[in-house]
Amino acid sequence: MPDTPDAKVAGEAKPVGAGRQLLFLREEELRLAQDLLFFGYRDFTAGPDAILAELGMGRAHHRVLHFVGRRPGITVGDLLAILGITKQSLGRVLTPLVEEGYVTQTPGRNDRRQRLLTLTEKGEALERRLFERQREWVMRAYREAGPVAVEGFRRVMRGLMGPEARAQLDRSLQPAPRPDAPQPKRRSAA
Amino acid sequence: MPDTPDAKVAGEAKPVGAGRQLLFLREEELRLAQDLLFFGYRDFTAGPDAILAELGMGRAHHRVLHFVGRRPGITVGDLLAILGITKQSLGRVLTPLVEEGYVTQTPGRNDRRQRLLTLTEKGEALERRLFERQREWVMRAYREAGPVAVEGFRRVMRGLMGPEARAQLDRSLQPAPRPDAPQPKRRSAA
DNA sequence: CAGAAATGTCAACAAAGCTGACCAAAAACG
DNA sequence: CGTTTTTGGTCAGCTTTGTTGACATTTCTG
Repeated sequence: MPDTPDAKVAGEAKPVGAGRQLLFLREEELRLAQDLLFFGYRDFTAGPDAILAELGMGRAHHRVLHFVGRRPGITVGDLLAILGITKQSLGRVLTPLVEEGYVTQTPGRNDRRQRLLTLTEKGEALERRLFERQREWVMRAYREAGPVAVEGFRRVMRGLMGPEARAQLDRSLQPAPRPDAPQPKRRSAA
Repeated sequence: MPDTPDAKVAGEAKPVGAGRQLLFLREEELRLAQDLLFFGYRDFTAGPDAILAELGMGRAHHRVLHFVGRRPGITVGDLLAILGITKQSLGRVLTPLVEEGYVTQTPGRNDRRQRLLTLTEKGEALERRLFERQREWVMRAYREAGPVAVEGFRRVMRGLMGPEARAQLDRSLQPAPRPDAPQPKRRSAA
C-alpha cells in the first residue's frame, strides 16, 4: 500500500461505502494516527524552536507570543486558561518577555487589578518571524495535500480537541471583546 | 452530517475552485492551523498521560512502549533514530521499563552487541491499555469528521513531517525485517 | 470594612530533554 | 593477529517547562 511515496498515505483505497464508517477504524489505522501526530507535531514545531533557541527562548515563549498576538489585551487569567498551565509556569516565561520588551502590561480600565497583555513592536516582529517560518512549513503541507484534505485535517484536529479547548478556539475566532468595555461579570471558565 | 455544532470549523465555504490553491492560505487560516495543532495534540495525549501518571511514568515511556510494540526486536540505535533523542535521554526511560519488566533486551543473533527490544506481556498489556484510551478519543474525532476528512487529515499530517520522519514512517509500515535474518550491512541512516 | 478576586513571587521538586566524558563488548578492517 | 569502529551503557551536570504550597499586594464587591 505505501507504493508511491505520497498517494493515499495508508488509507484503504476501498470506495468509502455509505454505512461502514465503523469498520474503517482498524487497529493499524489508529496506530498510524499516533505516528502521524507524533512526527507531524514534532516537525511542525521544529522551525520556530530553532529560531527561539538562538534567542535563549523555548516553545513556551512562542505560545505566549502567539496567543497574546491573537487576542491583544488579553488578561493573565484568560491566557492561563487557554494555555492550561499554572501562573507560576506562565510567570517564568512572561516575566522575561516583559522585561525584554516583547510584551507590555497595562492595567485594565474597568478592573485595575488586571494586567492586559499586548505585544510590543518588537514582540510583533518576533511573533511574525516565527509565524512566517511555520507558515512556509504548513503551506507546503497544505499545497501537497490540496484544499479538500485541508478541510478534512481541520475537522479531525478539531475533533481531537476536548470541549473546553473547542470553546476557547471558538472564542478566539470571535472579534476580540473590546478589552475596556463594561463586561457582564464573566465567570472564569476553569 | 456533522452540520451540527461542528460544521465547517472556520474554513471558507467557497467552492474550491481548481487553480486557486495558493489563495486559500490566508494568514488567519494558518493561525488556525497553529491553534488546532496545539490544542489537538495536547488533548490527544491527555488520556494516556493520566494513566501513565498513576504508574509514575510520563509521555516518554509511552513513546518507547509504542514504538517497541510497533517493531518488536528493534535495536536501541533504531529506536533512538525514530525518537530523535540521545541515548542518555532514552536510557532514563528505557532502563526503568526494563527493570520493571515491561521490556526485554535480548542480544542480537547476528550482532551480539545489539540489545533487541521487545515488549513483555506486562508491557503489551500496558501499551494496549494506553492504546485503547487513545483509540476511543481518535475514533470519536474520526467518526465526527467522516472518512473523507480522515484521509485529508492523514495527507496533511504526513506533509507536516520532515523527510526523515516520512522515511521512518514508511519503514514502520513495512513488515518488520526478520530481526535474526542475515542482514545486508545496513548503514545507519543518521 | 471584610472578603474575594487577579496577579505576582519565593521555594522546592519532577519530567525529559541536552552535553561531555568515559567504559566494555563485539564486530569489522587491514 | 591487532587495531579501530560500532553498539550500547553509565556518571555527572545543566536546561526548560511543567508542578505544589505558601504568602503578599492591589483592587473590586457586597
